[in-house]
Amino acid sequence: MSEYASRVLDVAESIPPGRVMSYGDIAEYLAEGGPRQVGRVMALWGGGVPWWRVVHSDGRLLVGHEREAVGHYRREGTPLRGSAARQQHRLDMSKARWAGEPALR
DNA sequence: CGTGTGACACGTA
DNA sequence: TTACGTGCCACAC
Repeated sequence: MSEYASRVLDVAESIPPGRVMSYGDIAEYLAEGGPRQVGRVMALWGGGVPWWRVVHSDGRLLVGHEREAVGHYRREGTPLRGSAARQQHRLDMSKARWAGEPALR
């Protein structure tokens, strides 16, 4: 568990319900590392944080965890996008994107 | 050392 | 919309 990993997880925990951040957003927020490094941290230690609030920059969800994630989004009121008929597992990033906790910035 | 891989991002087609 | 190509960078071999 590296220092960097701890910071990534701290940011993930700071994301409020109903909002999300992309891997790249977190990297930019920390001004350290990159999207892939954030993805690696989440893959290894993301189990202890609200991992469903960390998504791809275009609103796609974690492959293999769509069902579980959507369940959380419905409960938190996270803005979803796409037709219900098609069962689109996609977030509306323009509304759901969170810039990060200003106080920690 | 080189090479391949990945919970990524972005531009282009 | 999806599909590549490219840049990226830590890590495993």
